Amino acid sequence: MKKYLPSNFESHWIKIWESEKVYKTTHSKNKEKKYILDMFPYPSGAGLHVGHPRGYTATDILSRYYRLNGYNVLHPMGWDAFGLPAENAAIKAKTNPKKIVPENIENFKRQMKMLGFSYDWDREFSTTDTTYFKWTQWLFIQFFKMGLLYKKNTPINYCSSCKTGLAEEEVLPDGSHERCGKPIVKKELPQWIFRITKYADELLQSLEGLEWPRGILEMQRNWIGKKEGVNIDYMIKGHKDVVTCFTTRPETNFGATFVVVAPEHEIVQKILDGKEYRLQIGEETVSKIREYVAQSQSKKTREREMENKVKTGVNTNLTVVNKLNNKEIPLYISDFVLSGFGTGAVVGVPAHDTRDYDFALSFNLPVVSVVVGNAATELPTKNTSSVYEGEGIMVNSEFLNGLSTQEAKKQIISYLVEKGWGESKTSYHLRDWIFSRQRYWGEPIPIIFCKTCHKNKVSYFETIKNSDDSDKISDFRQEVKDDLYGYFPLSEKELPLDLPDVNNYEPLESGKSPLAGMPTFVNTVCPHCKGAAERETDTMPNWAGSCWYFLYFARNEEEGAKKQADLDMKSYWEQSLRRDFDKFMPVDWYMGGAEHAVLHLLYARFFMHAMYDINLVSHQEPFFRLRNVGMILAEDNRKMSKSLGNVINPDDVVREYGADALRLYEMFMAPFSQEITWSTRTLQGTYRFLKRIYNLSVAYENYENEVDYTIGEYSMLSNKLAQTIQKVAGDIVEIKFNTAVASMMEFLNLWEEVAKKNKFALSKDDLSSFLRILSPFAPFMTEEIWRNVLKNKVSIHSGDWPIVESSKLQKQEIVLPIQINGKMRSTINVTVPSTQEEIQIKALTDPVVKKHIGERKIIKTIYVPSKIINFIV
RNA sequence: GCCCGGGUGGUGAAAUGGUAUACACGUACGCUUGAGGUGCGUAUGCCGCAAGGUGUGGAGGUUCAAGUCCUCUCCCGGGCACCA
Repeated sequence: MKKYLPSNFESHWIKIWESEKVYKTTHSKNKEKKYILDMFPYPSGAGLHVGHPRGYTATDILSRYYRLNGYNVLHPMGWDAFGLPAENAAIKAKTNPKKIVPENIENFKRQMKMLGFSYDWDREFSTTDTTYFKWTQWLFIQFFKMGLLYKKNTPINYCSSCKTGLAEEEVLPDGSHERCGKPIVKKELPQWIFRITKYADELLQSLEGLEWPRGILEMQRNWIGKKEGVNIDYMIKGHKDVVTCFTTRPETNFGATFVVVAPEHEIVQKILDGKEYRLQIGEETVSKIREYVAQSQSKKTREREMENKVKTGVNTNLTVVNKLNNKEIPLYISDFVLSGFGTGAVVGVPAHDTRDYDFALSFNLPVVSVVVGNAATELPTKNTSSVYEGEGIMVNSEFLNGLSTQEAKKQIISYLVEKGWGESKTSYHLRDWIFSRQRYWGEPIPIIFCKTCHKNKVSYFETIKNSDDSDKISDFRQEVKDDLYGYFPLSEKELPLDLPDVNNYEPLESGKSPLAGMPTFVNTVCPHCKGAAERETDTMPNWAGSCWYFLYFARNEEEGAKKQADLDMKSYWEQSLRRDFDKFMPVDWYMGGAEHAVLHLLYARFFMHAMYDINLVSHQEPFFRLRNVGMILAEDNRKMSKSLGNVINPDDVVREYGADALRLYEMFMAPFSQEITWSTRTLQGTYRFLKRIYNLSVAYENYENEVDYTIGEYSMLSNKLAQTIQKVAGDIVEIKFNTAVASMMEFLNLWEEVAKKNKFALSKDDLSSFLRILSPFAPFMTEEIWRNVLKNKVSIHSGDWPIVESSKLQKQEIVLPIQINGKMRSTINVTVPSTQEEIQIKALTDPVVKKHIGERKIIKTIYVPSKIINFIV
């Protein structure tokens, strides 16, 4: 008898599937589509580790399942290959990333094929391909044209180890860089900035329709951080200046006892520079303020935030007027107020805000309570040593007294607005997206800067004015116009703007990208005045390529190629690409790690929303359904890493146990989204499972139909299969692969038992059905039996999902549990359907039941059909 | 501090309010094998010789019936955090 040796046939089938084009994307008009996508990997030099295939196997199972069910399935794979790791590896190896990346990709691809993933490799591409990134650059230009980008000198998060600026999202809570773990400093550099905040509300709203894990949705909501409140104006006494404070609790305003501004607040400079101010407060105070501002600027952001409770600050000796009660309250400067949130100024209500309270304690400021707890028993207390931040009833607040906080809020807002002292305002935690990186290995930003045109205030937007532009876009342009005099995008014909070969990839000490050191790259001609001009030398962040790759997978190059040659980029997009996108977008199933909860998922959503607004795509949301794959830890319960030497390589596992066993194991171990610890032992269990099936199946080479499959245990086995088929189908689309595998194991256990009496206990048809439901999980072994034992000509993966006869799903006899007073006492075998009377009579003849009831009387009987019977005595 | 997850055998874990521990691993004993890091069989939550009792982090509650629903509480993991 043949033995189960996966190495005997796995590599053979990889070649056959490839030559037969079994996994080619179809788009028949009479079929529905499913777009099933993995978060494409960064092709590192280390190759795949055993954690990668967990997510890839899941999407592979889904893809195969939907193919068998007759869908047009798009299941592509590509490479997110720009970014620091490749660049750093190249620097180390003294070579160009352009050389390293293709080698890494080859290795990744080999491993993925080895694992039997059914990607349509015709659609593969890398973000570093010029054919792809010319479009990324083209999109940048479209966004530039719509006024969604601006360039500005900004204090940014800068990693001095990686020598590049970073986005807010790339900074970890401890103030380190999420990639390299080194500390981040603030540095002022000219940066391209994406106005993602313009989409904050939209990005928040449209989370509603997405089938994403709740936690991820919550994290996106928190990151966008929408807060509704009121901006209230405070006039500085004796001066014309106004300090505007943002508050979400305007109803507590009668309890305001001070106002604090951030050291970066514009009023601070005014006070320091203004003669009248200096005269009023005296030079001593001026130097105190100056000292405090300098001090807090030298602190790293994180230091400022970590200090927490101990509040520092400085009194300006100025007062502002609370117009509500005409009280004068002091104006302070403190770095506990963040310049980036709200207005950078806060009104202090120490009785109802812990931070304000702490500040009041430090500076001996009065505390005025204006809210008391909701319960009528809680009367206003003089004891203000504790802060009350909850809802309640208003006191000490003139016309608000006696109202609930909610009602008071409504009234005070309309009062403030009516008087012109304040306005409703929404604030967001989301910051604009810093899009410049001072590194080599990224898409060059396709912009030219002309000093002459800058001086002459030539705006590119004036040259492209069009009456068709929407109000939204006109507004966008107007808002960035002043920051962009002299900046022009490249023309389509100049795309792609490729990366030149350079000798040194190290970023320059000036904080500029290595490209800045290449005059041949930098110097160019101004598209407007034809004078000398310079190219932008910063590159895009590594997120750029992943912001729209999912669209590009949907293109059909064979059909589009001819058109592409004849059309300009815009027309090609409109007439060819967009139609292809519409066939498959949005993504139906998106799989990847939860670590991308905000970064990639937010950026990609933003790109789509923006593209939708300039009519480049038909959907706003790229990923309809998202599922997270749990991490695989090494056997020592730590993250797998090269430096710890605990990495399990899939090549080794496949050599010993085969790809099918690895796939099955990773699906079986635990619920899909859960973190698991690698266990070779458990993998041996799934290997045994496959081996047992193989051993039972090979006998069918000499199959003879000598069994009546409609009777006894043979029909029971067939019914069990029908139930298993249904269970597996349901589990796959619910991403419950572990129980899907378990149910197939259950079936095998029964099959083996019956097969002891007859090796053909399972009909040939049923065997083929079982192989077909197993085939998404174990594509190699099922194909081997399908073709070499059952002698089928066409691949099992091109077939159909088995149809279940509903008659086989209905059980005829079940084991019914009997409870007495709610406690399980016995079981009886009953045929279904049966009436309650029949069951009751049978149940009461059961000796165990008789014994437990004894002399007692039955008061009540609860019977749940086919579930349980419960006697209350 | 706030917001999400999650606590079930020796282990990974199952369970539309209806037999708690399916499936797998491990362990023990037995058989098979020249040999086993093979294959097969039996047992395996805990206490108990048994009858039986008890058991899903803890305490209450709803229900004929609770791992599942409600209230309070403890612990672990993740995210956010001087966000006004």
